[in-house]
Amino acid sequence: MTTEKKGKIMGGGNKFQEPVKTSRRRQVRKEKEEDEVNESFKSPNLEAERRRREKLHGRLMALRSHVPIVTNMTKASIVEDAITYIGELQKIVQNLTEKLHEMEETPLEIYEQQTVHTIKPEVEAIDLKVEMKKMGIEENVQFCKIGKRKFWLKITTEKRPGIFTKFMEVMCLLGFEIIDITLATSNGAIIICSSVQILQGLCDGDSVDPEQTKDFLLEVMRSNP
Amino acid sequence: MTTEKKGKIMGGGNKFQEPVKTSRRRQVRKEKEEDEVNESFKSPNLEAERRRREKLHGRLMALRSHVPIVTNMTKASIVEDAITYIGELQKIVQNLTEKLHEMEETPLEIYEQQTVHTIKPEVEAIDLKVEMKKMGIEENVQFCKIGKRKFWLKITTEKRPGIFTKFMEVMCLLGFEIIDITLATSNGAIIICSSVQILQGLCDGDSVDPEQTKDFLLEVMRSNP
DNA sequence: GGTTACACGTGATTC
DNA sequence: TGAATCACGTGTAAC
Repeated sequence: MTTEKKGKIMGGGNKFQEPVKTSRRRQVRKEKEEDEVNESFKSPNLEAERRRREKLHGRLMALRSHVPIVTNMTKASIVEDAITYIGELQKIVQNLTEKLHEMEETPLEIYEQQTVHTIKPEVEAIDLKVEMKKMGIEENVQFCKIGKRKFWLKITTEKRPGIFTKFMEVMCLLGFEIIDITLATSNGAIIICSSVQILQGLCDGDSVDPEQTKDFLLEVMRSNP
Repeated sequence: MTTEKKGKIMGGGNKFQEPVKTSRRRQVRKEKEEDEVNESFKSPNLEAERRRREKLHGRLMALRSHVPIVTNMTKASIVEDAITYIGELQKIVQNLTEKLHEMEETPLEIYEQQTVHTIKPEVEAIDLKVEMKKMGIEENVQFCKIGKRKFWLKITTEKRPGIFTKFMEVMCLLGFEIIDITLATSNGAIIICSSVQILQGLCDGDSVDPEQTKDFLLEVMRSNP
């Protein structure tokens, strides 16, 4: 007797009614309290519980729609896939951030040469500024790789007529395309900072030897026109 | 009678027993079938259902642990927060990818100066022009006098091979000496800002008609190389 | 027939 | 009180 009661009244799917929505899972929903047992005991939170279930179901479906790979349709699998996907996204974000960070602010290889040999490059840069102000001009060329095909260079030398034109000719000769450039003259000195890129179709960035290029630049800048 | 039966046998939380684990939510679990009603009908899937519930619960908790911001502890909220977090992560990834891509490889800018001919220059030039106009960049030349022998100029135009070299040639032809210059390229456009000075010995600044010079510059910049 | 997964209705509990 | 959430045990489909 009790079993019958239980089977009739308590939880458990009833007849399926709505058509299959997404997958092969059944869609169970009672029509209305029209089952044979009419002693319907109105639970106070029956409707609320239904809405809660629907809400959670909807959220899970939304979550599923936001995750590209779904191994299974089950609730646990949906959540599990979401977890792994979040992990992948976090990893991707981390990698991209690292890559971007190291690309835009830490040039890996810096080749620098100065006519007067000093020891520490950082100090050199500071000394250079001082030197410039004092009109004691030190020729200086820096050349470093900042991207696959991109390079960054800085040239400090004395200002001579046509030196910028010569610089442009050299860039043209080497097959470099000017991305951006800054030139300033002061007290008989000239400083050129520029990002350049190897022309497409010529070669890739690996075929450029930064040290050799730097030496060549220095030599050309030194030579009188 | 039926109500009593239902209340006793069917679903519903029992006495709470284990201590509160994570939050203020109650932890309900029956000790063993020691309730007054001993007519326990071993449902074949009772234990399985319990494991399933535990599994889903664990997954949800894991999901919650992977999401930094949690507005609420409820299941629906956990899933909802996960969805918004995934959206944010996807947006971040997209932004970072765009930034990285445009930083290390600019596919549109190709030739400059006297290039080796590889692909169709006309098509590329048109593309750049379109790109430039899409960004709302218009061809423009400004030229004004800022000193006795000094002038300031700004040129905005489409990026074409050799345009910077041509600019330098024109400056040389006009007898201008570069004081400082800034060049930047973006989206098929090129912008040049420069302070120039009339070469000493040539003439004074009054002999330069800014309007005429500007028109000449505009014309030269427009002409194909 | 055994296993898995789901929705269901309910009591308990917290706010 | 009342609304909201949860765990529970079960019936029932699908594999």
